[in-house]
Amino acid sequence: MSPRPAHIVIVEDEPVTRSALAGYLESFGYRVSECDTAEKAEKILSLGTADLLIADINLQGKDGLEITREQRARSEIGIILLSGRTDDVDRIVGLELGADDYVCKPFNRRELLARVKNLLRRTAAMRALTRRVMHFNGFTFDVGSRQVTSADGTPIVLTRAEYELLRVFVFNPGTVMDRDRLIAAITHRQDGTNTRTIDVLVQRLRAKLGDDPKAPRIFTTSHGEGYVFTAQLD
Amino acid sequence: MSPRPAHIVIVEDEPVTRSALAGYLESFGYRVSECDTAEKAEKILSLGTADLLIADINLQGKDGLEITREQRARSEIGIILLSGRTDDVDRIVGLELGADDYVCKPFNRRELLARVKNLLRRTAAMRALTRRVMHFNGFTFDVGSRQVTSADGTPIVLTRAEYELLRVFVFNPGTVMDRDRLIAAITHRQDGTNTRTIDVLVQRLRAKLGDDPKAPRIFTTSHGEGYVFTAQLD
DNA sequence: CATTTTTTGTAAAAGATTGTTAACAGACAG
DNA sequence: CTGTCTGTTAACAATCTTTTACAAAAAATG
Repeated sequence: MSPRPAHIVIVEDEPVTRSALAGYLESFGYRVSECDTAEKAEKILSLGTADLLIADINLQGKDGLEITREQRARSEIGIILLSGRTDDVDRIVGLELGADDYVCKPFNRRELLARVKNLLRRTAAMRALTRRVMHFNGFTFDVGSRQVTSADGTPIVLTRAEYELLRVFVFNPGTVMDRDRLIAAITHRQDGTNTRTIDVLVQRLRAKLGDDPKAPRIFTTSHGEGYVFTAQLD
Repeated sequence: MSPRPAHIVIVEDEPVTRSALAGYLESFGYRVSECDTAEKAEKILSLGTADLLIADINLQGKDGLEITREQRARSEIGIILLSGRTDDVDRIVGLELGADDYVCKPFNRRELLARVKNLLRRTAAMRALTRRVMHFNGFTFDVGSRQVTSADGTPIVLTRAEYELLRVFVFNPGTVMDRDRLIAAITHRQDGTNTRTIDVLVQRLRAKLGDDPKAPRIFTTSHGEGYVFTAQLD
């Protein structure tokens, strides 16, 4: 009855706090990704597999509030902010941006665990029900039901790997994605998968969506770097 | 924003705090019921129309923690606890009982409003998932009486295992579930049951609900991972 | 500019997973 | 006790993922 273990992303630049928290959550069966900067966190979040984000509000460069604003604009991921200050203003801004919770350091890790559990219960239901439909170049892509329809209404059947690949592309338009990153998004294996697998899958997606590699409109290859999703999203 | 204004129940025995909070929330369009005892609150909650409960943790007679325990056992209503003390223990107990949030007095009402808004967003999805009768792709599934009816009213007879499987799928839409988890949900024995049993049962469900595995709309196979329920739930 | 080197596109095969049918053993009702 | 129904397993066909191989294209080199 219970789904697979939830995936939690932690962004915190203080190594001690971060790894302690990560270890604690992992001991309860959660899958945890540790990051020390917003950029690294966004790379993982862009794969769309994360369920919950725990972010320190004070980070070098892009801070927790900015991450919150950006994530909330495009996903229903649960967000818990961590802060060293018990500042009312910071807290209110964070919550009004859509963070689900705001915990002050030093926090009791058992309390944080309880909040994590409760929030995951809520977001699981939400993610399942919110319908996300993307449109590009006449195609309709229903991310939840995994269905693609062409401009004239013809359904296009995608395999699992093709679907996962398209999903990552659609959520990261205009961004060059190297093969390692794409591999990470589609394979369920641990050991190294040949990066040429991506080329084959891109080719199959191109065939199914009618994209010509010599004049690409949807999947553009970035020679020596990877691929970019260059369709026009509506 | 929402079709009907959300209904918020406040239990707080201090009249000044209570009416101030009620008035504030009402000014933002929420429907608010004020109570000064747990018993009165439960009377309103038993009607099943409330979306959110804000309860003081210190009440004469039955306190906020007891209300939380009882409500969480039978509903998915959002719960925010109020407390005069910044006591770690109280807070952890409350959260572990399933309260979604814990706010210390004196609280900033703007902060509380932000928490109310965020929580209501989350619970809306959850309520839809805990219904006894689910509708998807024209089918009606009465979970309690384990009956399925197709779009034209034709009853569809499910065996025990088929019913259990459909139940797990319907309560975890959009989540890939591997065969071990599905096996665990339908069989009650511990020893290794062949995971291919799931394949056969899924195939039989597909046959009964008219789902084509080559262009799935209800049960989508996730190659190498398991199956996903991808029907559109209403 | 021609040649070499690297990278990508494509096809086909190999390996792994799933769809489907059939058969069997136990549960259950009559 | 008998016959039916159900959950399970087994076997084989179909499909999907990944690897491999080679042609084509792009970049680098001199």
